[in-house]
Amino acid sequence: MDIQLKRGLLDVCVLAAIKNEDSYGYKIIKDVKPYIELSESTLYTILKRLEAADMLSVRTAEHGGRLRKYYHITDKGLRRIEDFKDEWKEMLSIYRFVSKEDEGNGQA
Amino acid sequence: MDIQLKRGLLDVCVLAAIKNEDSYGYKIIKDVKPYIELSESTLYTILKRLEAADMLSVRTAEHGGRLRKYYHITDKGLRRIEDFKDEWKEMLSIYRFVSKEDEGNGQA
DNA sequence: CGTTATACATCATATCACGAAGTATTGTTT
DNA sequence: AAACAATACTTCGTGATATGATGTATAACG
Repeated sequence: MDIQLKRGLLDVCVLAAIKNEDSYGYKIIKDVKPYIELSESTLYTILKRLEAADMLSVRTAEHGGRLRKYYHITDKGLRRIEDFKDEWKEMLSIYRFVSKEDEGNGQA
Repeated sequence: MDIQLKRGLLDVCVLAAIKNEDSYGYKIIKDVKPYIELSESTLYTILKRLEAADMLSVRTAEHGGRLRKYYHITDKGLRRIEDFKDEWKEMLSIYRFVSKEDEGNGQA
């Protein structure tokens, strides 16, 4: 997928991946990859950004002797998802505009 | 609309605006604005980029004593629109992933 | 003549995805 | 145990790009 197109989608994808239950970096990547490709460096950048924006909170927990950072979605994060649904409507109208065929001179 | 989301849409919107007939800067802005907000500086940046990418060609013509630059879509530009339609399918699946409700514990 | 609309151009700034490279621990295979 | 893969997170530099601010120039309008 076009990288510019991804820019608006990655954040909400990550939020969606932790919406139903807290998750951590490695798992988020696996859950999101079927829908959109993202690398580790990208993911962790996004997580930091979303944390700074108060859209998720972090908790460190031990698991199998190793530390994991579990991410939990906040109210603001949930609202971001709802906003995206609204934006989707705008995108739909854009899609129609872009994919509309020329119906210029009707009868050939 | 979220600025990151716009990034992937603006190029194709501009291409769509000249798809059916050649157009020029000021008119493109007016045609696209009902669907997505864009300023002059943004538009002319995009036009330059699309020209460099061979997605449109430019012709300067006089109109009412002033010069206008008319933009014409190329085959490559048309292909970009078709590619966008394919990407739309991916975006649809992403939308479903993001807006999917938790159906975790079925019967409450 | 002053103001507005038309028309195009340039620059600096901030945001962001991503590859590359690194650190560290836990299996797993040889 | 040595080697390697998988898990898990981090940092850095780079390139792409939307946008406001600013500038130039002409036509139309009052």
